[in-house]
Amino acid sequence: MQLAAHPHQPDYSPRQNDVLDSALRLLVDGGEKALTTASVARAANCSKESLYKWFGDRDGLLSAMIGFQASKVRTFDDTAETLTAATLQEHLVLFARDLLEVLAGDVSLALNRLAIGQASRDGSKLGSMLQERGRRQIGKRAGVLLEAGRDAGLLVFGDRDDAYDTLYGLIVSDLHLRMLLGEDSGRMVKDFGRRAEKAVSAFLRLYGSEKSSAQS
Amino acid sequence: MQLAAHPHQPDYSPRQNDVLDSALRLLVDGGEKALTTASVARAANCSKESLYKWFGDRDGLLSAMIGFQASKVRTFDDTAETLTAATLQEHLVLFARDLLEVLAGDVSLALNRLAIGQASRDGSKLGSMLQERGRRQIGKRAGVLLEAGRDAGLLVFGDRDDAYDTLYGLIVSDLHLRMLLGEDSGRMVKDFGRRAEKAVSAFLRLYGSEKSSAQS
DNA sequence: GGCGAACCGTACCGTACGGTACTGTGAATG
DNA sequence: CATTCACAGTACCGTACGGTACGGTTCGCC
Repeated sequence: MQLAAHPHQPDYSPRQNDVLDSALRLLVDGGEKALTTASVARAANCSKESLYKWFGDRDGLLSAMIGFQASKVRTFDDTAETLTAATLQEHLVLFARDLLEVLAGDVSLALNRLAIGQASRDGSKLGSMLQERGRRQIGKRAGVLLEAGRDAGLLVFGDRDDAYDTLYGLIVSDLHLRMLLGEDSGRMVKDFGRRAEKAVSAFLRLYGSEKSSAQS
Repeated sequence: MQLAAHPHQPDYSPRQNDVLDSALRLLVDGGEKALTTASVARAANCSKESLYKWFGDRDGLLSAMIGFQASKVRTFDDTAETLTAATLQEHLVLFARDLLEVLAGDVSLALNRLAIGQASRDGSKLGSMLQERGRRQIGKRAGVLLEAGRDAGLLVFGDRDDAYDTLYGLIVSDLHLRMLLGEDSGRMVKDFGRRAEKAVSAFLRLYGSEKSSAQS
């Protein structure tokens, strides 16, 4: 397996990044239907010809949008300190809140809708791209946290991916899908804190060692 | 609350049901793009004029497709017997497997993709419809099961919806979304059994009373 | 100043779709 | 037999989109 700090990202110019920003804005508040080449060109004050020169065709533009957005989401590593039962729980709750807020973000929802809409006809190219650049990244952060918890004797699990899968399910359940289907996300954002705490509490009951049973 | 055996379903004629079947077939193996009025008319051997007479417009056809498909999925109630720890677990595993298989179904995936694709522009009309007729129905089955378990002293929970939310998350996690994004569902279907058992086991560890700790 | 590259704005082309109108036909009804 | 109804088949219309071509403008470079 290759390290691939920069797998082969095109790394667009500032001007092109502006265009991609405009396109994302357009997608967010208009859906895919509003994302026509003409409207992108108009919104970004560029010509359609330039769009086709830079991104090849419409699908290239969509791929570029996903790659661009993913490059903006930096998954900071918040490890590197000795974990106690309290700090582990704290970090997990923080992770859960961040995850929920990322999933509820306008751009994330719009891009997921876009990729799902295209899943039937592009061989899930956009879908796997979103999966790779989105969930894998944030999942790595969780994985590091989980293994640190295990190393500190606070968590007990065999397979790390299984544990993360459980954690993810407890945090998100079908909330992501409901938001993708159009349920008003603004109304549920204020419950994210409580939801995160409940999910982490349940997760610790499942995977916490007896050593970490000093929870509220 | 009203009984509402027939809330206000249009209840289409057999001929129209055939048309809806053809439309669903078309949607499943071609995506939304393939679902043009002309192709539906051709596949169903009917005229476009009849389509518009019966369903109003394209959106009406889509709504009818969702309603039609939902009417075919009957959520049988498998309660009505004295629950023991073993039978409760058995019923929960059965429920989990059924849930996973429903979510992985071709038609379910296609309709969810369709509704998600339209969520941005129709005010989530299709989305709430799918939610209401799909998840609410199967959730009711789970709710009955959960309350029966509580009545038998095998489960302990305060809010039934919270418990169901947890159960759902443990069973599904992000698997539904991954399938919607195009990940090959056929490959993971054979793991549904193991997945269902693990999810139910975790759920019972969280919500099972000490009386029900006779698990494998 | 001359020149070429990059690019905007716009006009243009082919196609495909949603929706409507029209004609023909077979079956039921009187 | 005449009338009516429901429908298939098809032609048609307006529009909108993806993609291309072209004239005009700015900017850097020799």
